[in-house]
Amino acid sequence: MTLAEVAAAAGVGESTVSRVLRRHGSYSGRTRDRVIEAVERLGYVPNRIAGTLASTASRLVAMVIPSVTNIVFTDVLNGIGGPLEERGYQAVFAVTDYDPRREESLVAAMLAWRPAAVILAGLEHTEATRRMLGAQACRVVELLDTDGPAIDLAIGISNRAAGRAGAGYLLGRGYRRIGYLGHDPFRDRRAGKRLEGFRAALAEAGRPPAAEMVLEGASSVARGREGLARLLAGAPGLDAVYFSNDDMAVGGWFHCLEAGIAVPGRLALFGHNGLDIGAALPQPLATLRTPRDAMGREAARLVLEDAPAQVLDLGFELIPGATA
Amino acid sequence: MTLAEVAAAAGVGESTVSRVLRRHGSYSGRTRDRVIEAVERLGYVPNRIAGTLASTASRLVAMVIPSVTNIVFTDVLNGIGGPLEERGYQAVFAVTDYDPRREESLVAAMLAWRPAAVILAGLEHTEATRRMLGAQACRVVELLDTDGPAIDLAIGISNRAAGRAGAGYLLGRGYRRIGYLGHDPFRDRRAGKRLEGFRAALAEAGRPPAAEMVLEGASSVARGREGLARLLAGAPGLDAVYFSNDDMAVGGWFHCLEAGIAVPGRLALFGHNGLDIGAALPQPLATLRTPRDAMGREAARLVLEDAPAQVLDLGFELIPGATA
DNA sequence: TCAGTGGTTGGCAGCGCTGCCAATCACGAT
DNA sequence: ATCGTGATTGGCAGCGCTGCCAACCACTGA
Repeated sequence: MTLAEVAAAAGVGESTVSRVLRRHGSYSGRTRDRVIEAVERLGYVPNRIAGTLASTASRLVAMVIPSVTNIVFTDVLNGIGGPLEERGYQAVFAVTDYDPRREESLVAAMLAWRPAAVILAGLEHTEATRRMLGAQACRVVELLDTDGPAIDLAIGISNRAAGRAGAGYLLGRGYRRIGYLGHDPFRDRRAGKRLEGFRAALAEAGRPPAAEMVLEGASSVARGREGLARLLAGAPGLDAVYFSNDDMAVGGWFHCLEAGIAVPGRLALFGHNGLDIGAALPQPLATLRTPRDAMGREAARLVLEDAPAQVLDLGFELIPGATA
Repeated sequence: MTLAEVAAAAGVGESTVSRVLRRHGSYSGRTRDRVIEAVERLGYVPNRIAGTLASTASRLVAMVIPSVTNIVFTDVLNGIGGPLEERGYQAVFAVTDYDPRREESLVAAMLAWRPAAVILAGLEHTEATRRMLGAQACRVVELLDTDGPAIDLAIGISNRAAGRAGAGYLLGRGYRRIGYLGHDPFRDRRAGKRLEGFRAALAEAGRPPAAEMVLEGASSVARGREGLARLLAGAPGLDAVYFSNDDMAVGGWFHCLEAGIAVPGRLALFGHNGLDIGAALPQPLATLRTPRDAMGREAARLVLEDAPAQVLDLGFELIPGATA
């Protein structure tokens, strides 16, 4: 079923059908009705592959994200999706699993679809990835981080500032033996930058981290729970722990509950992200809310508006909660 | 930058470049090296829009799912993604927000890309959606539910059987005043079917639900927590609650913790899905694990193998846990 | 009557690639 | 030297649509 067949059935030319279907150019009401009637009668579905090729203007947006099961990325996807769909754009995505080399090959695969924009997480990419992206006539959005040079558009927060803010809050509340528990800071560079900010703030206050533990693999509630048990076994005197994110922190809270550790009396807990689960805990988690949905929406907006290259820091909000 | 330019630069014909890049047909090693060299020197990225149009065989798979922030769907996405990418397929997705009419228009938009397969959640769709899908030469996969007639391929579990299994387990453990707490069973038809199975099993045992509460909107930990408080206020004598899923059940567990309700001594809790968070609770949640990752992988496999139309029930596993 | 005007309409050349087919080549066999 | 064979290669017609341009159609005003 092609445009030409619809045109023949409606007794009009191909370009007329094309104009009617795209509501573009001029045509009479009578013509429009005949075309619509033929389209519905034949069950015609336009071929956007052909349309995109002919117009050489793609309405595809490629998203290359580290994980789909991490709510942080899906919140962003969610924010991007709406505005994009409204304007007739289609999202294509691929998952890197936090591997820069996989990201590189996925970006190459994505560019083959000639997307209007490519959306990535973070500012760290392989040299080849940056080169490919730079050579294409498409917008590039780097999300979730503003600590470093961007390729084109960057929208996020300063993770170093977030780490500093967490440390500052704990210091301000009087905690003095502060530990860190996190997941892999090399694969998740944003978590790594928070750790850097956290360390720097504590060092400047003359109270460097009393203990640090970094676990391999992705963050999870289970890892946070087991990790805190091990961290405390090695450093029983801690009075506060800064976690790499809320998942880990919720796991930590579970450990305290199980081990009978009073929170925040004997141990304060601080997370990052401001997830719903943290707020739903019987003791709301002290954390830092990141505007993930807004990042997605802003990304979509800047791309659709064809805004000039820029770095947009959306900031974060400290949520005191009840655990610190 | 086009194929023709690369061909000119390498001093060979267009079809030769095409063959080399697709590793298809025959060409000499010397020719291959020259082509590869030219491709790399020029930074050529093939245009898959044109390739797909020319070959009339798309390697796009469309996924139309209710939500990206619900881990149930992203687990499935995750399972699908790997095998698909390996075979050079690309995933395109859109989010319905549990709205069948939105699903309809998104399916129409997706079909315009002439996907090799369309993947949907559940078996309930509008008449127009079914008609469109039936009229296209693409595979259709309906995921997460096997209770009803499928369009083409269906992969999932019987949600009615799951509801029955949950009820059966609670009855078997001696609970007699069993309540239900769930999210919207009409928008989430799978939750609705579990509720049906749950009710049926209890009714057959002569112990119909002692209380039922259905909350509007999506499931969440916070809703489970508040909902259980309200459910118990209206029916204080319950000795067990079956939740529409683990998120709700974890929220319920939080309420019990806060209200000092002994679990499972005074109140047993049972969820659905087998999420990590339930297993990481200090008391592992009694639940029913659904093979979401496997559903995704099987969906990809059947589509890639071009398997005949079928309904594949992957079954579930009852996790006794410690809350029931 | 005739040119001028603005709204409609159809024809057709691409968009960049693939698939088919015919041409060419290398090389051992005759 | 000639032929047959299979591997290698290039040319070119589409894939289904869009964008451009020219043609056409009332009408109007001079």
